[in-house]
Amino acid sequence: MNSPGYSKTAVKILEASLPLFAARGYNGVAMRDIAQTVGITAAALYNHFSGKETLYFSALEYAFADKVSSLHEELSAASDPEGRLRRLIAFWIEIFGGDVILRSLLQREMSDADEQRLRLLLDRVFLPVYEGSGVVVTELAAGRMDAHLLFVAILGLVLSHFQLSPIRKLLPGSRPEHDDVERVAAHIAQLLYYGLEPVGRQS
Amino acid sequence: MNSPGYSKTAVKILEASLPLFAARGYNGVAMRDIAQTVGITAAALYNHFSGKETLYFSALEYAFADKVSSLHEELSAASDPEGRLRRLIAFWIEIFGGDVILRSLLQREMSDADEQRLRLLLDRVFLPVYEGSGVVVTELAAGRMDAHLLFVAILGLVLSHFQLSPIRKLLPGSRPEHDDVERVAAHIAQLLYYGLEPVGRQS
DNA sequence: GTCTATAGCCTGATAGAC
DNA sequence: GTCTATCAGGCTATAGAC
Repeated sequence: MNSPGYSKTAVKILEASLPLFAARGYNGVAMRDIAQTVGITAAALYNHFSGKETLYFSALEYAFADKVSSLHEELSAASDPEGRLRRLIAFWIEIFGGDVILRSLLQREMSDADEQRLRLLLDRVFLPVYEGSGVVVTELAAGRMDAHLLFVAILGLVLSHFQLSPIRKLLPGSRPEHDDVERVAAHIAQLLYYGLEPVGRQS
Repeated sequence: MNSPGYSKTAVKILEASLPLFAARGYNGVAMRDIAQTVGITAAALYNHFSGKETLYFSALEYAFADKVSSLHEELSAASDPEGRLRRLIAFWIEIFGGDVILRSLLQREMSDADEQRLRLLLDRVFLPVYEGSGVVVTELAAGRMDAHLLFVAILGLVLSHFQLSPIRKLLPGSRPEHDDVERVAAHIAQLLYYGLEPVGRQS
């Protein structure tokens, strides 16, 4: 299922380029930079990829391959709605919470992606997860809320927590445990499930 | 209070550069591009800004100036917690929902900002809003939740809705009214305030 | 304060030896 | 499949005339 015909060197190139693209963006990375990281010259890159754009697209494809296979077991392992919500949150955190590279790539693509690259992300990640979690989200929306918006809100809560972390860490009240993925998951789950309504839950 | 000593041409340069930086990023914009948009040559830019980095920083400073002045009236105009939550959401949407440029700049800065530029955003936007909404958020958190995390979650829900819109529009269930800021505000408010718990609200 | 001209560098990409 | 050498073009920034 994985990227089929890459030689060993090609894989090394892809894996070397990903942290660079994630950190500095497409325009911020030179072919020479990638070559140097691999330990070859820039000219040699063209034996494996026809140009910079192709290399970048292949790297994206490689990075986002096979990220969603575990979703089904993940979601069916819980028996109640709250448990399934927690599983869905845990799933997003597993994909985007820990992996800085994947998250940065996504963030940059949300600004820069053309139609082809958006379609790649859609097919590799978001559509499978959307379909895999459709029942759960619909159940949670329970007719009183737009399921599509809810799906995006759950994803957004997870993503934004990590993407805003440079600012978050400078705000008053920032604490080390705010980087702990388990606690973040619990916080998001509680917020989404119980909401802020004070009725019956006043301290 | 606004950027003090800019000449008319300097302001024209800043305003011309902002849409370009927002759309293509720092590395994606050439001094020639900015100059052309203004209607002068690239060399003339250096009479107003000492270099590209200075111009970019000044443009950021200019874009994010005086964005938070209306917060206090905004929040004190509501008398109940839910109303104040709605006001806070409306405030974020007012800043980041409508203004594509401001939102893109912030999104790019979250990936690329150095310490100085982060500090700029912090001082100009996030710290004032944090302090201005501190009481409201603390009241909403009501002891059962981390107020700092809640503040970030509210901001994140608004931001991510718009930032994910390229993907969102390609997902099933996308509808035109999902771009309507009023409806988005209502959705986020309902989600945050009432949560997803089915008790007593089953259809 | 703007222009033309250009320096100096970095860029993606190619040619051809090995 | 990798190297060296190189090209053509784009970049920021400067010099100097007006």
